Amino acid sequence: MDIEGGFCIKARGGYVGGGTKCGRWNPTTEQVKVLTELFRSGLRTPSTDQIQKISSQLSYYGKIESKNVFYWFQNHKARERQKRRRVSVNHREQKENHYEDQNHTNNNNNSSSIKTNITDIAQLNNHQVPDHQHHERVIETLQLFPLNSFSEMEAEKPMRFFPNDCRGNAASFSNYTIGADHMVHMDHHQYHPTLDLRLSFMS
Amino acid sequence: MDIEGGFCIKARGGYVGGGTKCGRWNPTTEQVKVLTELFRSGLRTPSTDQIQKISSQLSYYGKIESKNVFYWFQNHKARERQKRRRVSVNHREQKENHYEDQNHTNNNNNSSSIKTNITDIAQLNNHQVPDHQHHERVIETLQLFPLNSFSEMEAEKPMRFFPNDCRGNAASFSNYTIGADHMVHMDHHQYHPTLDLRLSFMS
DNA sequence: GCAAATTAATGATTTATTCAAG
DNA sequence: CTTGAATAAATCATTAATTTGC
Repeated sequence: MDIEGGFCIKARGGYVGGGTKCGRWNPTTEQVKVLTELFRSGLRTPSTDQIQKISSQLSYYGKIESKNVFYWFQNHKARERQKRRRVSVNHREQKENHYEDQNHTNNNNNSSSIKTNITDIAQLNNHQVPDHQHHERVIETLQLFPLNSFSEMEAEKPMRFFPNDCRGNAASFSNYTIGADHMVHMDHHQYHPTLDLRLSFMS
Repeated sequence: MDIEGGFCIKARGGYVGGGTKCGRWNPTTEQVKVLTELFRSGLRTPSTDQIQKISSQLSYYGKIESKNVFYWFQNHKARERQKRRRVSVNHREQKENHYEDQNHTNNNNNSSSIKTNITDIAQLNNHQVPDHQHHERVIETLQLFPLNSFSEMEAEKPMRFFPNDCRGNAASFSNYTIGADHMVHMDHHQYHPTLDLRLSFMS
């Protein structure tokens, strides 16, 4: 008996009950892994489009929705920042003006620093094109699944947690390049994606 | 069928244009009026359903989208609070649990059933800790039009948005007559510029 | 070994701050 | 200067880890 009607058997991600009980999303280890990898490769605030693609891809590993991806990045970004800030404080009591809080100032001089400050969420609907709102924001092209991110990643499967999740694993990420296509240079006028996620949660 | 992308005649901002160019929403005075009235009546955080209705109604006066309504309430709520906070601090250092506003004049005769268990957070610009865990969150039907509009204190319970669970009653909008200006009913069947409320990438 | 009780993580919401169009 | 929009910070709440008493 795998699925208890009333419980959510989870093994650090994976199956959530029998379908009726839907608590909150519980990512599978693979999902977390991929997300983390994306994060590490520089992705911070994925665009709507990116989110959808990621979500779509990750659904292979288990139940997931776009909003989960969105939230994951929000939280992860925030918590990484916070963690670092805390460490910083502990170590040397930076009491002076925290020079690091403003995000776009220095951030990481990471190699693949992605600045995509794209306003995430949705995008304007229908007909009327939002025109060239052209925000100043630097928007860099981002490859969602950089080749080097997954290549080997797929190889190692922790397996620590039993594969309760449906579809097991396997699945090579190798050929799913989410944004690898052209990632659409949004550099020019980007359409002001709009609408906040928060609105769409329901329904 | 003349959809009429939006006659955005604005008293305040002026004429926005014939429907193609739309930077940001520029509410008509009527729209603002209605929104303000709703706010004064106690509405703070309209549900999705409410938002849609409001949007739909207001579309009579001009181009508007659901998200505009959402944002309007977000901003208005925040700014009213902030405004008051500032005044409060400047004037008399209200240290009390001021659940009633000094700003507003006629709102004090609270007698209605709205239970505002919210301990008007804020007041300290500093991030105070809510302290109590207050899991209370009385789930009570949101009253759209409380008889006694308590001023600013945010009678809204942080109502959560359960995916499926509608908090039921979506109050009637039908009877909100603002001043002499009767609200045209939705019957008008405006084109309603979509509600992309439901979004884009949220499944 | 096992659950209830407790704690740690982290998913999901709300609030505050910032940005920039008009 | 006003304010719609977007983002970050803070908070809430649920689930998993972990501990504890049997």
